[in-house]
Amino acid sequence: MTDSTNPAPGTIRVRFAPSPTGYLHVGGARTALFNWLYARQQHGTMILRVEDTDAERNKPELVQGIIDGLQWLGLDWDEGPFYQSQRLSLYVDAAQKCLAKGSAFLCYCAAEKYAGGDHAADGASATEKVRRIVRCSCRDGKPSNPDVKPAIRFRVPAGKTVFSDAVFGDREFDNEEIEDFVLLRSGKDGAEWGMPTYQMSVVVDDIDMRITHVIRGADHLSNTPKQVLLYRAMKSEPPIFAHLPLILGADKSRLSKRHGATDVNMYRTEGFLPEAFRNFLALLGWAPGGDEEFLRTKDLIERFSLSSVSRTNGVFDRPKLEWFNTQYLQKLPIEDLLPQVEAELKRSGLWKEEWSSGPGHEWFSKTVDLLRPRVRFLPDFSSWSRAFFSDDFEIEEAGKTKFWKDPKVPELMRALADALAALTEWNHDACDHASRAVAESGGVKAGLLINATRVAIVGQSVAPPLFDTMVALGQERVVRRLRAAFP
RNA sequence: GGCGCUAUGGUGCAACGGUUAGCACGCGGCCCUUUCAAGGCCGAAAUACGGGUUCGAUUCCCGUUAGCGCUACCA
Repeated sequence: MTDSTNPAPGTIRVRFAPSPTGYLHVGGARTALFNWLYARQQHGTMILRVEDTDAERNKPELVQGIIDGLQWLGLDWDEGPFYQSQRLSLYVDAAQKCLAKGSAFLCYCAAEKYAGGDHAADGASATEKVRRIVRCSCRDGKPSNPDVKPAIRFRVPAGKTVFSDAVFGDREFDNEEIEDFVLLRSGKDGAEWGMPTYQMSVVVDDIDMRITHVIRGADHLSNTPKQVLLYRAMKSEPPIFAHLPLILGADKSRLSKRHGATDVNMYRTEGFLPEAFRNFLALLGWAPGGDEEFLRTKDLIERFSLSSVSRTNGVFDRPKLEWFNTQYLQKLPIEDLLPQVEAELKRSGLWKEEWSSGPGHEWFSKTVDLLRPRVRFLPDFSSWSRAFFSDDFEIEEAGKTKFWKDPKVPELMRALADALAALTEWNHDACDHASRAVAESGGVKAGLLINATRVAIVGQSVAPPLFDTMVALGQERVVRRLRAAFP
């Protein structure tokens, strides 16, 4: 149960193999991430392979969404994407070779025979469940039936199958429990053969692509002995397997839409930083030694290890994800944050080209820096911080009710506008002194004036510290907004 | 139903035969304070249950229970 085999640097080859039957969900993203971390740490090769052998459920257009999600998370690959649907002859050849060697046989059973069984009875009561068929009656030669095109089934041998998993340790399965699974589906519409099954294509490809480490979800743990048997039949050494615990919803049932978003791209839309999402995902099912939680990509790559991956299914904890996001919003190097804020402002139509270089860019950078400790999601820059980037904003009623109720406020605001307009220097201390002087001569506490002013110049009761806000907005805008609010 | 995997606070992880069972998120309180965050400090909160093994079990073994997975000509 070590990261076993520490082969020579550069020889590690891993793959992420999604099937385009849906979007990139958080479980798949975590699998991709762990493969990527391992590949990058070992200076190995990461391969992207699209497993599109399910003609019924595949939607080719979904591939782009999966790729978008991976790119958003910064998970790149070195080879591919390869498509299994374009490699069909490989699987047919391999299946026929198994047939020729006797490790597989032709099955003339109608597909319907198996279509029922336990799988169909999944939602049914226990007593209604049909006994599973483990050994197909065709395995010892069933007279060929010209009316039925055969499928190719694997001839599961007697004995036990063992393998070692980098996460779960040594595993042993009794072959009596493994059914004679299909390798190649029967042909339809005149075709001689149908599509290969998952078990077949995955093993053929992992051999062909010289995959050294199969890192995937633990839902495949029970399938692994079948694949090990196939490797043996094809005279190949199985790779090292590393099964990852599954991600569950808050009620510990399988994560699904009713638990909230499961599509990675929805987190991007919501305005999570990819760095935060990645860090959160990395710590679901794995923890580095020590007590550090907040890790940069570099640390993640350095400290990752398959042997320290947990064997326990984990709950997707959204509050923790949000905490990571606020942490990254505050701690990310400003130059990494700026482009993301720029993209957000462009999306909302608030972006001004003058902010892309020179003094404008300097202002933009300082302003984002001022705003970032209070922002929770990227779109907050366009909504919550709107008054910093646009003059077109509303003054919220709650702010007026809360901070403008003192009858002295209008008079104070007018005096403040005059005092600020008269300033010849515009910086934090100048604004501070001028404001406090106005409060003092008006006979009120500075807090009253400060809170009232905040509402007047940014339209809401919550914003960064007032004098920093004034500096960010500039003298002209502050005075204008004050006079507009209290003519 | 069969087979398999797993089991530390509400959540994610530590402790890998001997600790006052640790850290983080969340939750509560206090401090700071110019609103709200952030930050600092304090607090409540866990070894699923029952048997073994052992001088000693969170840790090793068995059973129970629970959750999850597989049991398809899905992947």
